[in-house]
Amino acid sequence: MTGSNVRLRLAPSPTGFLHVATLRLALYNYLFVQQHGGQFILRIEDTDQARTVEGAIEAIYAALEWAGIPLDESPKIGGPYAPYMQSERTPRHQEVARRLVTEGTAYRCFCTKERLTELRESQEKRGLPPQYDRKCRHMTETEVAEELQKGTPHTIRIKMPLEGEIIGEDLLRGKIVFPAKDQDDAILLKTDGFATYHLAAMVDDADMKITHVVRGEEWIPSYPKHIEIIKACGFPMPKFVHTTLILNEDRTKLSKRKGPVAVSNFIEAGYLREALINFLMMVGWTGPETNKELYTMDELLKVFSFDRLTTAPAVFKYEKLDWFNGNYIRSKSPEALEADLVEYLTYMKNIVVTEDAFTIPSIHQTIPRATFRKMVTHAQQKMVKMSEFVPSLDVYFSLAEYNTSLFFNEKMKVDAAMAKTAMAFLLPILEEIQEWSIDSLKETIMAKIAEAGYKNGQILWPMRVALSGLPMSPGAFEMADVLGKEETMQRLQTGLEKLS
RNA sequence: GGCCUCAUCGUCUAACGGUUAGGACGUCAGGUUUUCAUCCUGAUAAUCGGGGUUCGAUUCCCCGUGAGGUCACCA
Repeated sequence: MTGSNVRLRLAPSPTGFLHVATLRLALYNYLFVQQHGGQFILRIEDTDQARTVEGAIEAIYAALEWAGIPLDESPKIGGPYAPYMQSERTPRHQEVARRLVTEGTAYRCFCTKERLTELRESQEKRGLPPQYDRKCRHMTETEVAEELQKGTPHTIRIKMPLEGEIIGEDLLRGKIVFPAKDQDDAILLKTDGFATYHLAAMVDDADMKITHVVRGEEWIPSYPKHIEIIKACGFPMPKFVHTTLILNEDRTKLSKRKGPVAVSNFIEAGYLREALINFLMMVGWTGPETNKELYTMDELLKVFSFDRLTTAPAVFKYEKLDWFNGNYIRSKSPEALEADLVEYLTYMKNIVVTEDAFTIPSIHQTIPRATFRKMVTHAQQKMVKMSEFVPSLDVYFSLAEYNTSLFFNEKMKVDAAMAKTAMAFLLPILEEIQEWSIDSLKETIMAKIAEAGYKNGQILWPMRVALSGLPMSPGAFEMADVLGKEETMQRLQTGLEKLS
């Protein structure tokens, strides 16, 4: 599988963030490249200066790094086909565009933006598809020379075939046929001298020896342009894969306006990389084992293939993502989860790590490492997202103001008298406990409950309520363990007083 | 509107002509548990419509319909 010189690229434009759909594309690229011992390249498509955003490139690197997707060549690490910033490759694009004009497969267009806008509007008014009327395609050499002489700004357009069919070959979808009559003479080089995406991407792909172009389905309409550009340039034809779109719940293309789409949004929301990656992979792809849904990156590396990609657009469902996330949270070792939590809180700028403690600024608490670990373990059992961790800590630092009615629970067979009995029952037992650990707490109390002939709930429910003051909380033993003897006794005492 | 793509439970999907149309998420109902969550059990629900081809269509073909994408000197 090595030496096949498979080379794929991810070519985002620097719009400020990495879209999850782009991450999914990156995953496909990366997995395929790894399987074939090839190279994965990042090229930044920044030929539209108007759209370039400060810090956007850093955001792309950061997201890929977070996801654990390494690059072989990029603007940052360079490579044999540098530069990897598309705008820096402009001279080459211009050279190719001029060559095409000389060879007669492209032409100079002197039409003004105003004329084009007018043209489009009148076509739309008449219910016609907006298309350039190819006025300049028919200019004589002398007419062109005249305009050039005058210094009239111009673009360069590709000469698309006037009749016949343009046939594309998609690895996933097979043949795609486009009637030539529907095609427009796309602009290759803008008046500002920069190439459009169409020219730039094709030239760069060829120059960078890209073998497979994996891109979203939204590119299918411009596929025929790309085919003709590649042919005109005399470049080898790479293989194309047009993946499905990811949709909002309303079935429109996943967009920023309708919800979070940036990878960073998901990091902030407290999703684990394993979960996001696994989820993204299961939207539009299934493995060979059809009943398997949980995949590690290593497993994906073994079984991924383009031919199991789906062709129908897929809705992005948060419920499923959450399920993956909760699943991964629970399946981790406490050490691993703690590491993820620290990484997450660091990302959120909400943790200060010292040798023996963690400080969480948002709640003004410094927590010893051992205690922190316990809190992680308790939260692990119920957290869906890491963002729930810090709020879950409140119960350990303050006792909520609560009403004694919380104690009463029919199912637990706890009424006012029983609640009081439970407090009175627990206090002396706790007083005597020497080794304050979750295990000994549990062992001792459970033994005493059995000995006294109570139902577990009759004692433990009131205990849980007194320790948390909440209808829902971590377990009684878990809380007691973290709270320590003194605070535990105190809270039970408070409960007893409330009941009196 | 033109062109292109797509079409199985609410959602993600499996079934490369023959299955009681499978799994997962969600939802609902039970059970375990000191609450919640987890966990276990069960239930729920789908082949867009019409024609073909075939002994037999979710599967192949055609026509509808629907959804989406795209029609910039943006990518």
